[in-house]
Amino acid sequence: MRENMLKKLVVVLGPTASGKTKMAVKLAKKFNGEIVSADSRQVYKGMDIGTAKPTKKERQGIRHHLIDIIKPNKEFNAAIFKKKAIGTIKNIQRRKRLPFLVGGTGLYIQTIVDNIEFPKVAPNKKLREKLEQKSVKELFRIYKKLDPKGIKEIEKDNKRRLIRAIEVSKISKKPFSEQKRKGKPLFNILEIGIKKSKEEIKKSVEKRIKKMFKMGLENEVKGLVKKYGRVPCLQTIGYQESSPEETSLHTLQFAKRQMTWFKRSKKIQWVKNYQQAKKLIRQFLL
RNA sequence: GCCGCGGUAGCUCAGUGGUAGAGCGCUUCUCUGAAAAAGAAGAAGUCGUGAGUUCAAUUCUCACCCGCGGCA
Repeated sequence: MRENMLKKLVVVLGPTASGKTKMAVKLAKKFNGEIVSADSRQVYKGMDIGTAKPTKKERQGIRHHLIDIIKPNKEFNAAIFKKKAIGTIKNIQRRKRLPFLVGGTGLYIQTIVDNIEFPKVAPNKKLREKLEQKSVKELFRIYKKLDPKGIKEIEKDNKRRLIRAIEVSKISKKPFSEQKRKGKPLFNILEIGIKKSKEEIKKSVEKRIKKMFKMGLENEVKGLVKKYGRVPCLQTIGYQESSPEETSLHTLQFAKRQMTWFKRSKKIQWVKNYQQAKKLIRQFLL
């Protein structure tokens, strides 16, 4: 199928606190759209304040998908996201509406935009725990045996990646490096990035964090820890710091990391405001 | 005014008679089932100021300046 025969999808991305929600809702209203969240933390129920989950008021009647879909003690990841997001997007298209994939989780967006085909090996808790005991050097040696070619492209100091690479190679009995694939395009996609200066981001982050603390972020954290314990998804900015200053710093660092990720994609069209985004979508829909 | 302690990277501080390190921050980067995660590389200091001892001083000595604490 040629790309222009594919159904259309608009992606709205940007660093944290860049105004994605606001812009996306406005665009969705304008273009008869619905929003599919691409946010690795807003999927969790109860993580509301710290993830800046859009409130009912902020959603302005626009349907939001993939928010509040699981409990914090449940596992979630990029592969699960991909499956759910594709289903949701197709469903929206079937209903003749325009899907907007909106979020700041670069990998999640990439699963759709680049159609990343993850090796079909689910995380294996037992194996991971076993490998976790070993040093990176040992892990590297083990991986080298399983996938001699793969060692060129893996970070030899990154335990988590080594463990995953070993897991895939071992369970599938095929080298991990040969299983990293991209499929054919799933949709006809317009990628819009919200461009903000460092100063603007800093300002809005600080404002947002202050607001979060005022809204009772600390109680939200306490409640979640009490209910679920120290589950992995609470390894999140806002849920482990002890002061607004620390949270702001970590959020700013996060925003920078997000931009590093986004910079890699040449397809993103950077936009300063709603008007520019609207124009791009108009052309895209012709 | 006196006594003591301190002045080394943006911050907190190690350290050494042969011109310096750490943690955090900062910059850049990686990313295929934890990604708000996990990891890598790099920049950065006339070691408070001036003088003395020494082949050599950030390190020892003296004076001065600044900060902190105590005594007057």
